[in-house]
Amino acid sequence: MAREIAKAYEPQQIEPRWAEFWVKEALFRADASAPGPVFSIVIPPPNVTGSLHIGHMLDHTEIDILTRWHRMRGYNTLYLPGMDHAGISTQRVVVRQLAEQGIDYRKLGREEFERRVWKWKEESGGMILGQMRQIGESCDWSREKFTLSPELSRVVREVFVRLYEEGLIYRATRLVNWCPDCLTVLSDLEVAHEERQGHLWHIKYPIVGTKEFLTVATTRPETMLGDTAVAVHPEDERYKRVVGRKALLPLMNREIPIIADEMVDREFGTGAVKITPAHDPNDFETGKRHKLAEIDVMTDDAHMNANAGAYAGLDRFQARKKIVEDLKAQGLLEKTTGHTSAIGLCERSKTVVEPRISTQWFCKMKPLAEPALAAVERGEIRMVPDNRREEYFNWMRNIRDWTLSRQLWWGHRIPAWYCKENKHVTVAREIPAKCATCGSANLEQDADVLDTWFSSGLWPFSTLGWPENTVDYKKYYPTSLLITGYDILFFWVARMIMMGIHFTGQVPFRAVYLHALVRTGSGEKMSKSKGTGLDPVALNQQYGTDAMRFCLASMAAPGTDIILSDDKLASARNFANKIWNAARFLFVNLDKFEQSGAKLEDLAGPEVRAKAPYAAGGEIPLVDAWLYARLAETVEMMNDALANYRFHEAAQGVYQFFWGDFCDWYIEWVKPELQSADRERATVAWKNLFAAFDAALRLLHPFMPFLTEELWHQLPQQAGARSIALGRFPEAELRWKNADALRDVAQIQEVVTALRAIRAELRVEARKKAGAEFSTTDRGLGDLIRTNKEAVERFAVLSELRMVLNERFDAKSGAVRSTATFDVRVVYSETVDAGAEMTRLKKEIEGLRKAIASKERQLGDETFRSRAPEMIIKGLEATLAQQRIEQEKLRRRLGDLDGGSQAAGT
RNA sequence: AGGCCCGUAGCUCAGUUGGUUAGAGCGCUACCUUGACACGGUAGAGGUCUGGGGUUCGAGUCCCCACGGGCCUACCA
Repeated sequence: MAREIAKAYEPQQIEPRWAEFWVKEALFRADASAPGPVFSIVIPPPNVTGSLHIGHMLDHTEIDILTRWHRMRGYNTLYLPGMDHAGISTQRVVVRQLAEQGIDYRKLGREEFERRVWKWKEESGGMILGQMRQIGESCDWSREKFTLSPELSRVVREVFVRLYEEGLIYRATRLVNWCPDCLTVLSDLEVAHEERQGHLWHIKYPIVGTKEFLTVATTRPETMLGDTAVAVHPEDERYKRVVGRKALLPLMNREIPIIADEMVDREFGTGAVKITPAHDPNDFETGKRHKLAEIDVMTDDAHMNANAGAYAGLDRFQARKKIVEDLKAQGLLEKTTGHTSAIGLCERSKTVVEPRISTQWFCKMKPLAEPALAAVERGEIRMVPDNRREEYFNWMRNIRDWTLSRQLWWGHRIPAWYCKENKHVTVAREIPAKCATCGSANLEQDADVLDTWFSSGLWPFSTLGWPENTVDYKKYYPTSLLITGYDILFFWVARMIMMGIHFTGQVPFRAVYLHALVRTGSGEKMSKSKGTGLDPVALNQQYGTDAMRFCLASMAAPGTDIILSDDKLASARNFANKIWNAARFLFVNLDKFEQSGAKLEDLAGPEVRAKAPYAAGGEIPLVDAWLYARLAETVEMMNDALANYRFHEAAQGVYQFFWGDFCDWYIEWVKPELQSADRERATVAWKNLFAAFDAALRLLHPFMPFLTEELWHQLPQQAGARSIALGRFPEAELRWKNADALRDVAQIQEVVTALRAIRAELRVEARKKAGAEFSTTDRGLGDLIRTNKEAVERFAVLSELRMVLNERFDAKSGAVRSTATFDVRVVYSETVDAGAEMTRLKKEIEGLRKAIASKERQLGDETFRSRAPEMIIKGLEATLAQQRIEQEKLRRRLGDLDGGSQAAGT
């Protein structure tokens, strides 16, 4: 039966089938009762509003590689998927949608609005989970979680109440970050700072009872309407005499005190500062110290309010413009200078955040931070790359209280009830029937919801069933690892650690791997709004998901950002195609071999593969011994690399093994054997080839799940075996290790390469078989080349390789290459280009001269000899001896050529 | 303002505890459409590791300074 195999790999034909298969068969469902060491990992929950972007692609590729690798090594493996409810983003999306239909969400009322959001969630939310299935992530979909589900909402309430009872959650009136677009308060982390070019307006405030002015400098003139003081430094000689007087606030005609406070920087601006306690964090503190009034001059959507006098109703920026004009008209604007400052923007809406006085719920962080700091310090959580530890420590040490409440409808409603009779607050797990103090049933629940990140912080244990001591919790918590981008170290990682330790008494994960960001070709952070983002779904379609995964993995060196390009993706796609074609080679040739009665089952059955490599004539052929030795090396290297999150090394290692060793040398070497008339030799070659190929597929599987699954199914497998993903990652078998074979084949490769180089130099046509000679003083090498003469002849396209032991080649015909241990010559009618050859020789001799000189200098140095380790000295000496021989040979050769050309010239 | 990271071949990046002629992919040059693969094969050119100083027998690797680039934290109006 002849097999039909496409000439090039077409991932589009293959991927959807396996993606569906993995989900339908529930292949990655974890079994908490199964044996084996545990590997558990929870997804960093993506937004319900989100779709797969390139950052997820990297994150999920790394997670899935490690998950598949552990699973294949016999771990009881759980990869738990899910999403967070993304309070602000989701509400924004649905509000906008309703607005498009002409519906004001506020008019719908809270309950109806929530119903609409759930409907939206069911219909169009969670696109990313579908995409994760498409790209074949090996999640346990039966354990999928959502932060706003009833199950996880209970956990959130439990945690809130406990923290409240412990005195860690409190309600207070503070100056907070307010987003006038999202109409909610934000935590410090949700404010992004951006340097912007602005102005510094110098405004003259008349001093009451004098004809003088006190000039203040401000970047936000609109806030002056809420000024309740002007401050100067107590030791500022310029202003000492005005302290205690009053200034007349322009435009408002309000008398405000001139006070002295040490917070004033005498060097900045005029040294006099307007104080607006209701609109500036610094001024808020100053206001408290001096018991100043707090006048809020804005509405929640950043328009000026009734306190703003004539400016009421204007947008804050229009008001700024108008105020500056009016001041100018009244001659109170002294001057305007350019000023750059970092302004706070809302992460979601990009609106300028307005500091505002507001009553909110807060969480005390210091008591939570201390154990979280200590756990990382003590190494209970390994952080990779470890230079991120400093950032973590720094943030933890300077941590500030967390603003928990949000003025939204979509989220976990704060479990606090206010008594309408006596204002008493009841915080409870369940809806309280009456006020605890006065017994009134007239209660009203707090209207606000909790920050989404509050529930995300509980994710590693809330998803496993805490506070119940469930089977999953017992088995899979603490999780093994968290993989996420370093940009959300504080959002997630830090909070998960704090909450995890506080509530479970254990760290939530034993290690954190913080990966890089994917950047554009020009090195910028990708951004959807700038249109600089790459769409991984489209790229997966174009190049194949396996290629994308391999590409990302091969660039994912810890701590380094990734700049993705078409070139790199194409290179990974080429690799996938190479693997496909190696398989194609196997099966096309197998068709021929099967015609002589061989059966695939006998050559490649699972029990046949298990015993490879096989011997022919009592001995394992050199090239097979070599390949399995390389396989063992590669397995060890990959295991070590993956254990240390060195994805790029593992990827490059398997690339080198498959392409360089397996395709370029091994397949080429055994080609004739596969169709050999010698039945035993052919059978052994096939068995060794298939077993090696199968092992290579398993090595590749964590990186390229689709392609390897497809090809694995074309090999005979054990009855009931459903997927390569449930097979074993190869072990570095002791019997595969073979230092002699590694050395021998390396030597043969060196001889072959030397011969090929000569052919290229002489411009021998590719298929023209040339004669060649080989000479060595090394007996072992001579034997080795003689034994493998046929292979060398084939690799170097020779009619014959003559062994001319201990003979020195002259320059008469052909070209020569020499190493310290051997010389080769290709005999060819065309003569060498003596000029070019001499240039090459001179260059090489010069290189050697430098190398030799530096070694001689070092070895001649007594201090070096007495201090350097023995191994280094021995190594240098050995190399030096080799290089001297080599240099001598090259010099002689140069002399021959030189003499020859002179002779020809005369 | 404080902290962190980076500067190695034309490009993008590796380079484990300082130790023998600094590696890879892409690109480039030459040759090759050979029965797995041109998404391929073979051979090759190309860096002295941003600059300066220091420690050391020995520095791409450790220390200091400068220059260049990036990031994070921070209430300078």
